[in-house]
Order: sequence, then C-alpha cells, then structure tokens
Amino acid sequence: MTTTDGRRARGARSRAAIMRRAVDLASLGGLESLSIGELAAESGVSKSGVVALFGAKEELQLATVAAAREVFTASVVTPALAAPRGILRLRALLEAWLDYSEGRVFAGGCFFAAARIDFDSRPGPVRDALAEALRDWHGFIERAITMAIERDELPGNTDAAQLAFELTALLDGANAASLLFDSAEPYARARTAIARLIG
Amino acid sequence: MTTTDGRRARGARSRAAIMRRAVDLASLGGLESLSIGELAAESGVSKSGVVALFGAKEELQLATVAAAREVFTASVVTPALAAPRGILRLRALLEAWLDYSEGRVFAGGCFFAAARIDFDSRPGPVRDALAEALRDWHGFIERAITMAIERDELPGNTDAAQLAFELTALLDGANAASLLFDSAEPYARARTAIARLIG
DNA sequence: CCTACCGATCGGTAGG
DNA sequence: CCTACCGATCGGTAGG
Repeated sequence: MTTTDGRRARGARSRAAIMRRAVDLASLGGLESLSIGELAAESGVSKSGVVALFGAKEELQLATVAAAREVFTASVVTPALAAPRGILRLRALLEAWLDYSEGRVFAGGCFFAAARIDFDSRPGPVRDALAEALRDWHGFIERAITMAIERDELPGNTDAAQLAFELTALLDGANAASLLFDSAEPYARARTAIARLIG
Repeated sequence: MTTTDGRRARGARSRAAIMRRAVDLASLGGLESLSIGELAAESGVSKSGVVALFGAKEELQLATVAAAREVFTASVVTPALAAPRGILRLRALLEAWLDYSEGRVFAGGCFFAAARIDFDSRPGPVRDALAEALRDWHGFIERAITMAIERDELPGNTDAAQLAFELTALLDGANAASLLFDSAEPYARARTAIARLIG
C-alpha cells in the first residue's frame, strides 16, 4: 500500500513535470514536431518511460492538449470568473487572454495557435481535441457576451456569435503578430479595437 | 549553346514544378516539416536533385517562401490592382484574400499562416523572410486605406495602421477557423465584420 | 520505469 | 541531375 502510493505519487509528479515541458515544446515547434526522444531527454527520463506514462505519439499529443487546456483554464478562465457576470467578466476574459499571450505562459505563445497548424488539415482525434478546446473557449466568450446583452451592457441587437468571432480574431492576431515581429504593439492594437467594440 | 538553353529550360520547368509541390506541402504541415526526401519523391526527382536545384534545407525554405509570395501576389495583389485606388481597391484586396484562402490556392490554406508557426520563435533568415512578406502585405493594406482616407471614402481621423491590423486579423481568423472547423461560415463572419468597418 | 535494439526517415555528401 | 552512402534521429518494442 505505502509503496504503491509512493510510486503513484512519484508517477504523478513525473507526469506533471513532463507535461510542463511538453506544452512548452509544442507551443514552440507545433504538436507534431514534439518528439518523444527530445521530450524524454529534456525531462530526464528514458524514451520508453515517456511511452509508458503517456502511450504512443498520438496519446502523448492528446495528453499534451489536455495539459494545455488545464494551464489555459487556470491562467485565463478561472481568474476572469472572479469578475461579475456581464461586460466586466467579458473584459476580464479578454484582458486575461492578452496577459496569457503576452506573458508567454507557454514559451512559444498561445499553445492552441501553434498546435492547430499541424492538424487543421488532418482529421483525427488530435484535431478533434483541438477543435473542442477552441470551441469551448469561443463558447465561453459568447456566453459572456450574451450575459452582457441581457444586462443591457451591450446593444440588444448584438450578434453574440459574430462579436465572439471578431474578438477572438483580434486576440489571435495580436498573438501571431507579436511573435513574428517580436513586438508588444499588437497587444495595444488589440486593446484599442476591443475598446471600440465593447466600450 | 542550344544544349545549354535546353538544360536551362528543363531546369526552370523542374524548379517551378517542385516549388508548386513545396508550397502546398508547407501550407499543410509547416515549413519545417517540409522534407527534402518527401518533396523529391512527390516531384519525381532524387533528393540530391532537390539539393542541387535549391541548396540545403534553409535555402529550400527560403526558395519556398519566395515561390509562395509569387503565388500570393498573382492571386491576391495583382487582381486587386485592377480596382481604382481608394475604398474600391481596399475592398477588392480583402475580397481577393478571402477568395485566396477559401479557394485553397495552397492546399492547407494561407501558406504564411502555416509557415509562420515553425519560425516565429526562431530568429534567422527564414523568419526574416516570412516577417518581410507579412509586413509587405500589411503595408499594402495600409496604403490602400490611406488612399481611401485621402479620397474622403473613410473618416479623416481613421488610424490606417490600426485599421490594417483589425482587417488582417479578421482575414487570418477566418482562415484559421475555416480550416480547423472545416466550415465556410468564418468567411461570412469576416465579410460581415469588414462591411461594418469600412462600409 | 530502464537498456538495448528495430526499421524507417531525416539532412546531407561523395563521386560521377 | 543520378546512385550510393553517411551519421543522427524518428516512433516504437522486447525483455526485464
């Protein structure tokens, strides 16, 4: 019993440490170029250790997406839930996202923007997991918009899905431009545009 | 002389055919996972043939970026130049871009959106080439906006760089969402947002 | 979890 | 432009 628990606790710590490296590596080079050997070497375990803990490549990729979602939720969603429903929560969500991207919570910027590329033309479980994560996030923004409309903090004729598309496009655009041009200016541009859209 | 010209003409045809495959492969999997061996096999030449024509990996990547720029210019920029300067040309540019993305001129959607990922955290000549291509495109949009302002087709207090950021973010957002969700709806959303921004 | 190993593919070169 | 080859790394497995 004690040895089993000890082994499980070590396994859990090891899993968490390896996933922390995995999400960073994937944010830098994409989810497909995340290699088992490189991840093992950087984590101080053997290749077969990585495979034993997470399974083969595709299961490793799925585990990495799940780990990234947890980090994302803790960095962006949970903090914003402290704000009251409505326009304040919507603003908190957008601001938390910009901080998450600008603060490089993942070494290579937004994990999902990087992970998407290798899979958005390749159907399968990994693409499905990424699509679900993005859909969840967009849905979260859209519900915050809807609550703001209900509270008369946004015009009654606002199209929530349309506004959610525009806002997330601004966030992703800031992330991409900041990375490529190594500049913080795109975040200021996104904030300006957001202020114009939702006051 | 004749044999030399014949060889050169064959070389040029071969180069063009190989680049046509290279830009498609890179748009699907990213510019780093474009492998010399795969490109050679799909083009019907040997690996050393690819290297002889384009040089080692980095030179191949630079050649691929240059080829993609040519395709992009021919698909988006040149057609839009037929429209008169000002708001009409701006609208033509944005519409041509959406058609370029939606029509999958590159098999994996916008080449530059896909190629960016592998390099936006990795300084070097390839990143520089991608950044220059994107800067060129943004500059083109910005100049079209400026000309529209000068013709009083957009408000005099319009911030051209800011509006260019917002418009290109909408284009890129539509491309990304369309690929991941395998849907045409994001293009409609982008068109709606563009119409609101520039009438 | 490890070592030791597998076949396949990577980028690249020698020699022609 | 080719064939033939190089060392390194890929994902993955056997056996413990």
